[in-house]
Amino acid sequence: MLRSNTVTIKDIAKKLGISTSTVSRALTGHSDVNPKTKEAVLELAQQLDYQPNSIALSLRKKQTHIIGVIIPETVNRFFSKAIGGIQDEASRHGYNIMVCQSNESQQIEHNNIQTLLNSLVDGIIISVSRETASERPFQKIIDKGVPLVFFDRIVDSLETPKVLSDNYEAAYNATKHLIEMGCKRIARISGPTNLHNSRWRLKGYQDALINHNIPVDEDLIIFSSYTATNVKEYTNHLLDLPNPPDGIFAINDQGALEMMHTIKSRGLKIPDDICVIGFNNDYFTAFTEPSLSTIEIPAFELGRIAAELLIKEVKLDNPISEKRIVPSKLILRESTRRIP
Amino acid sequence: MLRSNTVTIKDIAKKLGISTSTVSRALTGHSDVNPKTKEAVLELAQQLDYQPNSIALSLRKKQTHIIGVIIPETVNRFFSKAIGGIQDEASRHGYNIMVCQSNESQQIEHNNIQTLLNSLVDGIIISVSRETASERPFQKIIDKGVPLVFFDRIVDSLETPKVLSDNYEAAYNATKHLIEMGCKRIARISGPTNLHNSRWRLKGYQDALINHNIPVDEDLIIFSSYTATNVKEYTNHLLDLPNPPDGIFAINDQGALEMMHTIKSRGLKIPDDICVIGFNNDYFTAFTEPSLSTIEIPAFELGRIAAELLIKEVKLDNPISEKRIVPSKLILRESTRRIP
DNA sequence: CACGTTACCGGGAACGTGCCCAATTTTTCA
DNA sequence: TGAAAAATTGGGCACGTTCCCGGTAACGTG
Repeated sequence: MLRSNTVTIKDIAKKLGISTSTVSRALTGHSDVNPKTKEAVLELAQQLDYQPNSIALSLRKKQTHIIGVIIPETVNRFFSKAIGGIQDEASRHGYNIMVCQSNESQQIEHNNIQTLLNSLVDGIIISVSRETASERPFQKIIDKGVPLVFFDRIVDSLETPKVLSDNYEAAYNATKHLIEMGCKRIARISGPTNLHNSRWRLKGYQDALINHNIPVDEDLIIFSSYTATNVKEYTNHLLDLPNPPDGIFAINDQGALEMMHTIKSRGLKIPDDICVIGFNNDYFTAFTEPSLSTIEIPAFELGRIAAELLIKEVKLDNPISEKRIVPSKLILRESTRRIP
Repeated sequence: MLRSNTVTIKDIAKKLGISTSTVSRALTGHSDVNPKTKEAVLELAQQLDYQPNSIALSLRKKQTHIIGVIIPETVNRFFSKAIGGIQDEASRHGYNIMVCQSNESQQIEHNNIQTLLNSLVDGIIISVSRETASERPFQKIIDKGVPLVFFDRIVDSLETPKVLSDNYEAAYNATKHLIEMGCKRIARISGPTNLHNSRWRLKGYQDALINHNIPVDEDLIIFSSYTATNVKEYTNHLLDLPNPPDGIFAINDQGALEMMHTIKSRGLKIPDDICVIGFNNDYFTAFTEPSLSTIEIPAFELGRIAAELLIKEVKLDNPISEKRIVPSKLILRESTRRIP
């Protein structure tokens, strides 16, 4: 690193024939300085394009103004939108973000935590991997006194701020909508149940059925992952059941898209023979045939709020424990539009 | 920041009754230490869970092991994939990444650069905003001796490493494919021409036409943005021409999807009446009706190579100027499949 | 004139680490 | 056995900044 002309307060002090203390005071304005010398310092600083050395500042002040972010994957549209929200809010408060991805691995996630702690980030925002079972690594963060905020994929047992969408309500309403459209046998493609999200969505689905006097049929519940490659397989499995579903609540829009493809290829009509609803409101859902009903999760907003809470905790320098639930939105389109 | 039990080399030195110099030496192994004391240090370090303070280290060594990344938007799938590649390669070499988004604004991009320089990142990887016209901010980075690598959206006039996909060839081949499918009037939706990419793609399209003795008709070239909301509008405009196109080379898959939707709603058949080809190979392209031919850009790989080149330059501590072109891939599906 | 008050400023330690230089101890070798 | 060589260690400065503390000059004020 050559970094030639990096000008420090020493240079300014020398040129002006004053001490570094005075320069520091003039620049920070934390204490009284002769207005004339102050002006001289500021002018020279501007002239030399002085930029405070953030490393030295971090060492002195013991804060880096960096927020660590750990997410499963950047390619996942939900998370990339969330990063956008985090970044937006962070930069608004003068914070930078350091992004790590766990690739859905608990081991890598653990490494990421260590890395971020070593980088002395001021706080960590995380959405856990789908493998994550132990809460020990997170406890370590808390023990070190580093603020921690979970979003979307949370560890519920820990006392930290959490930002969530209304998974239960979203799933309940989606299922209820299918019921209102006349569906009697509604299949659910569920995510892995070690994820808080998946459990509550499943519960929302089940409760909606129960409250409408429809029996919960375990045969209609498929456990999958968010990036499954066997969509066609389990779709065919469902359709081959002696008593096949007439409504499907998919794991996400990608899954729904591929399911629709398989359904149509078997000559079934959507929504007449079978209704389909997705999850995420991906861009393409408005243009599929038929267009796909789905649930919009405000990922950007989730990220934004996570950053907001984290920065609040950092500045407060005191642990807070606040759970924020961000409402989702049912987007109704042709794939569930029929006259019951 | 309470950071209670942060143990430093001083603590180790005190407990062992030796100097910090010796502890430092024992830990880094840069110089000879009595094997016995070395072992004692290492053991105590492990026992106390000593973690070197990276801030102090950065101040001392003048390198942060942080790579700054500036992209237009994280929500753009192309860029989020690229971030994945950058992060992957960086972490493999012990580097962290600091992500900023310009939101396609030149002003914000400039601020991002200033922020990253102030954070004393070891290098910067950037894909410029669509507004970017001036190369001054980038020159500033170079002048400071900070390694800089462009990817995908580059500034060609600057002497830095650059990572690109084969935009010209990709566009040429896509257009050629449409010609081979019998298209005589091929429309092109082009991106803003201040972007290097857009210019070369446009040129690839034009050259393919010329080389096949098809006149370039300016009426068939639409200038748009990558996130346009007026897709329906310009699609209708094209179809309403006295001599409408029989083939379309869309700006990207999202644009192609919406164009297909509009085309079909007018009762035209794809690919019989009009062929459509997209750009990006987004997930949904395999499941549209008809499935969409497109071009796959290895975004992850682009990011990975950008990080590789940057780290190479950082370690070399000497500017390099290497242009890497990553081949794209033509994905042929139903939207262009017809018997000429 | 002596003293207190105010305004301003400089010295120097500190943050945690690495590394140069010199000092000390141990080993080697004639 | 003594000196030279090698091995090991400590002291202290530096990185760039902030901030506490003490100092000094100017300025009243009685």
